[in-house]
Amino acid sequence: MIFTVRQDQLQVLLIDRGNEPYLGCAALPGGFVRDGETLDEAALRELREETALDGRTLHLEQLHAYSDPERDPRGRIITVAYLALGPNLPPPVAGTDAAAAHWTPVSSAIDGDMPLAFDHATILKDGLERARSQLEHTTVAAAFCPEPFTVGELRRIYEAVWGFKLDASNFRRKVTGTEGFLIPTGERRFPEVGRPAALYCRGPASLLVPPLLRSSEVFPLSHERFSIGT
Amino acid sequence: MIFTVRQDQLQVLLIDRGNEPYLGCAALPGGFVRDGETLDEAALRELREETALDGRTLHLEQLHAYSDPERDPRGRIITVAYLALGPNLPPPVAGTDAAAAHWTPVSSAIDGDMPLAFDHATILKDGLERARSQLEHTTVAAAFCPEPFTVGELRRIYEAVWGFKLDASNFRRKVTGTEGFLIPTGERRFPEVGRPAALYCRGPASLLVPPLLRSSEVFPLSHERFSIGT
DNA sequence: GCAAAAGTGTTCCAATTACACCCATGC
DNA sequence: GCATGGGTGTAATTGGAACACTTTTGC
Repeated sequence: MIFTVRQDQLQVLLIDRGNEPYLGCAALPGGFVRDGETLDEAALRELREETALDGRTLHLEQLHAYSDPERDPRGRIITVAYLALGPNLPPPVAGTDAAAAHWTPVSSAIDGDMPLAFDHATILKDGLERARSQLEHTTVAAAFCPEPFTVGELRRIYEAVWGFKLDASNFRRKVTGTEGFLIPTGERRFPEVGRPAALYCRGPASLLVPPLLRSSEVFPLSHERFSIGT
Repeated sequence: MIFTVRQDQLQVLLIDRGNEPYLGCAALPGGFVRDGETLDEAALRELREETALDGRTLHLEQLHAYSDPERDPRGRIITVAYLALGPNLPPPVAGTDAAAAHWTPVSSAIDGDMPLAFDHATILKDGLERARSQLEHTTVAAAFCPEPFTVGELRRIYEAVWGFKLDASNFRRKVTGTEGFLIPTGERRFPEVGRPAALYCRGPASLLVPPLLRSSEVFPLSHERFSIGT
């Protein structure tokens, strides 16, 4: 499950299935583990097949194993889902056994106008909740930003993933005050409009203590339709 | 991986392996998934084989999948580890293919005086960290307590799992002030010494908001030897 | 009375929140 | 000048940490 943020929206890479079952349906990209390969290595290999990205520039973590005997009509398939977070990418090339791959807003993929194959809707919801939770306790949000990036860009990542706006000044204090989160480059970026912003790179810290918690009071964005439930 | 708290110590159920490889070594109990069975169902079945407990009285959750091709010398075995938390139990009966099962303090199992089979030391460390983290954000600690229980008993669960003492008064305010954590029974328990304590049952709440965070300042207990690292 | 554990009250401090306000730039 | 987003200052509030203190029991 590969997440990115494009046009201030959280998006997920989906493929149009070229084989039965669920021919023509959208599905999360995936594949089979090979002999002599760990699950981490298999996930990384599949990731490279779908995107041009190598594993160093993005975040990859194991999510959950899905094991309902009926989840695949072809037979008994147990899937160990992985979650990858990466910066905005060019439109991807088609994978090995996929007719086409494309970025889709997570909101529309969950809303269910076009149902996902297998139990991938469940996996997607779990991945979304994991990503939202990770933003509270870790610094992975920076994995969504192509370096170098500004504090405002990082804040818009949080707003896209969480689905509500944050107070810009408090957010700035929090992330700049967290040791090892951001490393100033000394450079500045001159936007089309407004004051230029300082540029940063990802720092060595991976944990956010104290955490940056989602407030109970939410300010939904216009394009957000789904709720924050479990 | 079945955890319990006995004698104010976090303990884990280990079996002495009766077969090669690692014959005679201690190992986490486990088994193979059957056709037509989910991983959750398999974990519950294995749990019932090792203990007399049914799944309703304890907490069971998926932990992580372990997939190193070399982790089992017999061949390619991928293990999906589960974490179970339950109240103090009588000494367990031996499982199906285990010579003997016994409760062992997690501290001694990790210290490595007796090394665990396969990569079970890694799995145990991951499970310990998950349990410690769950106590911060959820109400699962109550799963360790036979009902009904007192606030002091619940606090000693936290102290055993986290490995340091908590302030009794602040702890009491926190747990009694969390809606749905504890349900007063109206009864009291008269200990051998000291003032009698009110008795509670587990409430419907499963999340602890705001969380009950482990302090950065720790007060190690005497029998604790291992650190809090990742 | 004394020890021990339960339970209450209070003060101090760290962190978040809400919001006012200033800054630097392009047009 | 003015709109726009970057960035600083500050008061109010929340919640945790520390610890003094009272209560209720068995001996």
